[in-house]
Amino acid sequence: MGRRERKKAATRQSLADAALRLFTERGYDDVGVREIADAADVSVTTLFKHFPDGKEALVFDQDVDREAALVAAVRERPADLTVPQALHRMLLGTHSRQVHADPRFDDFLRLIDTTPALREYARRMWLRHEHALAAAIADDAGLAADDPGCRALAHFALEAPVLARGAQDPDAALARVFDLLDHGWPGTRTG
Amino acid sequence: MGRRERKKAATRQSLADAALRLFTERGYDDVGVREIADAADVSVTTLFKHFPDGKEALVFDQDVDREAALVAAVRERPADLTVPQALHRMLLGTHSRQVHADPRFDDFLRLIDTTPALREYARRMWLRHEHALAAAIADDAGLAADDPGCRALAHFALEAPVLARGAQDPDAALARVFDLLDHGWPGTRTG
DNA sequence: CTAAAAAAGCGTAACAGCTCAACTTTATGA
DNA sequence: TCATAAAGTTGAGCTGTTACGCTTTTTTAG
Repeated sequence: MGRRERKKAATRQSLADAALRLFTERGYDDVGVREIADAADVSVTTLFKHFPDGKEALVFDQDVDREAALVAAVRERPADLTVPQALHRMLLGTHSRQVHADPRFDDFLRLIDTTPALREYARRMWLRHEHALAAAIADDAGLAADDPGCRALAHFALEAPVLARGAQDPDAALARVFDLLDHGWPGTRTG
Repeated sequence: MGRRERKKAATRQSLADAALRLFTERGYDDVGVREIADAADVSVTTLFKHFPDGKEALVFDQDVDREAALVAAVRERPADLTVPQALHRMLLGTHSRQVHADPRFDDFLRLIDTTPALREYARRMWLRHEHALAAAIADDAGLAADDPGCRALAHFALEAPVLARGAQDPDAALARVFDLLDHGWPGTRTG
């Protein structure tokens, strides 16, 4: 990696750092894009060249590929698990691991949970994996890649953590959601 | 209804009309808010007093209460239908009815389908009913109003039409989604 | 009937996020 | 070494949105 790309990465990093610092200090909505650019000693135009998706993208610097993990959870699941069960296990796992990963990570999560715009953005980023996950599920079930049932399952599985977060007992809620996907709604016909 | 409210409704209507006309003529992103206000012979400030939720709200003037219909579909469903089946039927029904309702309605739908910002907004409006629907489901099943399973079912049922739209055969897709919610994912344990 | 409260509307000015065009610097690589 | 491409800068400008202070109209009460 040449000096050029190193410098570029450095600027990008300093932008993301400044943004995260200022946001956690004073709140997302009370920090303007101009100020972030100033703090990173960079022009606003440059900021938007590094983060073309806008202000929200500044917070989500590290785009780890959870997509691979999702697909793997379906493809290489143990023989005694259904697809929903495998996804359930995998989502439980990554969640707990992340909590204890980084010192600044708690601030990061709290910031996202607090700010509606960031919640929405995070949700959108997360749901981008729907296509890949649906394809993996379809392949597993021997159906067409754009089969509506597979797309629905993928979508619902990805929304499960979003729904579970915010419940009193998130783990139990997540289990309930995946139980629904696994066995269907247990209601009787007469209410 | 006094003269005051009549005039208010009139300006609101002329704003919505102008917006829909201009949007369908030249596209959502190519029509500014100032221009809409001009076309309705009204100041920009007034426009935002009528539509505080912003530009997108101009398109969704008629906020018919589908919420009541959703709740009723659960509460007063025939004895031989499960909750997902009842919701499925109700969503099929309203969909087909709406298509043939109004002459300008096709433009309206096409505009929404074409414009990402409007799709997002419509989705958000639609998902506002999640709470009420979840409460109805919980009541029906004898569970707590904030039960995660009920919330999940409500959420998934509301997202079903969003998912089905865009498939080759929307009706078939909708049926598939509700079948998933009714009976669970039919996959085997060994992929 | 008239005074006053309430509400609709107006115009200006401003701020936010974001983009564009033209220009300068700096590293790359042929 | 020198042309080129990429990073960065500057500065103006557009769009949605809001605040402020003001006028006009409608309603309501005394």
